[in-house]
Amino acid sequence: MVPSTPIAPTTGKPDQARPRGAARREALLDAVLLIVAESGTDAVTHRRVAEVAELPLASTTYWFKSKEHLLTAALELAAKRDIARLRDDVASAPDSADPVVLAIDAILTPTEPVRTSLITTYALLLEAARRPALRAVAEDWTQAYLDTIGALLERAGSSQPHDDAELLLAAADGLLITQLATGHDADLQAPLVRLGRSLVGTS
Amino acid sequence: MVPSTPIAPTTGKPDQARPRGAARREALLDAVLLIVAESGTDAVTHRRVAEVAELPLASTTYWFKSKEHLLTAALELAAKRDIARLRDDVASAPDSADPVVLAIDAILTPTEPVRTSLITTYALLLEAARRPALRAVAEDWTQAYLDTIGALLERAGSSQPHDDAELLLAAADGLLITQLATGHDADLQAPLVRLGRSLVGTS
DNA sequence: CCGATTTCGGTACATATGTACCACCCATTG
DNA sequence: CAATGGGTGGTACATATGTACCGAAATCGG
Repeated sequence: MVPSTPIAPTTGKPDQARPRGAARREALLDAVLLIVAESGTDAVTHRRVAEVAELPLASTTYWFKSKEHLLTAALELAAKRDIARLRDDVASAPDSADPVVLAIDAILTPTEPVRTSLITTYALLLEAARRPALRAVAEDWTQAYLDTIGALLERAGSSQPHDDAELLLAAADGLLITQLATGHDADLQAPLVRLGRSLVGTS
Repeated sequence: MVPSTPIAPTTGKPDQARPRGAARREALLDAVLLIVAESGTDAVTHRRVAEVAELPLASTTYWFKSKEHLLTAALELAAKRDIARLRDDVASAPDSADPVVLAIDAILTPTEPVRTSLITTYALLLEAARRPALRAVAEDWTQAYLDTIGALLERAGSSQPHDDAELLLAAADGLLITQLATGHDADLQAPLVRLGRSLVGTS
């Protein structure tokens, strides 16, 4: 479908919307992330990516030498963005904020806008379980979370902030995945805050 | 490869190893689970499944009307087996066992023998996030865990066993996924026991 | 302004894939 | 024993897919 948008004379999109150069690379990766979220990694084909990005098929092979490369680059981009988002969230919070609540909100933020981005995240992490090439990215990603959340918990009075952050983060991941898989949507903030306080207190 | 095992006269496998009838159905599903673990859901093709199961291609379409059906049936089987395994583990433990440790060991058991089965589990759960048809299975699966672990925590003195089980389970899932994704293998039992005691105590 | 290099985009092609088809085997039943 | 029907397995085929190729357009250094 969509036979490469023949000419699209006057009507239709500005056609100048088509990104060029390096921006095109990112547009393709955005398409990959969207597809992974909606239909899984197996639905990522050169043709589908091109179609979603509204770019010609050949652009996918020009910017990425293989499908493998396309997927790893997408994971890297997702990680980069989410880490930046996390740091921003924490940095821009008022100093008066409760560190535990702040930490949990920062973890839970991506839930709201795009449930899809969450699926993408976990799908790509799983991919890392199989492809060693992705391990490093997965590691950086989790490390960034551990550092950020650990610092907050330390501020909250935890005596073993690293271990506490690990558990809190894991619990959040687990709850999110279960929620995705079952389709429910209970409130996650309350139970996580309880856990956070329990951990920090019991130290 | 393995061109349907032409005749395999005397050497080679007994050829009678080939399951027939309904057993064949399960052999195919086993193959699906193995493939998902090793190469992801996208690697599940009729041909590959047949090859791994050492059965003819047509057997896959005879027992399952579509690839979709093949995947959902595999998830159901994995869930059924794991739930039975969980209950057995708990039921066969001595009464003197510490309920918290028992609960955590029961959750962590599948780690040891087949790291692959874990990948399969999470991969299929993610699949459920996209295919509503799988939601019910995912729900039963998590519910079985919640009930079992909840009962143990109640025995351990928890005043809100359901909530505690939810958090403990989530933390275990999160830690396992991170471990899979990064390739590390730290000890998970200790931190989870700490969390379990912290939750039960703080009630 | 010009040549070189990068980027673009249409197309071709070998292979993989889902699935249908159909002939055969074999146990059960009447 | 014949018929019947579920099970088995080889094969065909239309379509999807990864990727190579190559000429045209854009961009940039001089």
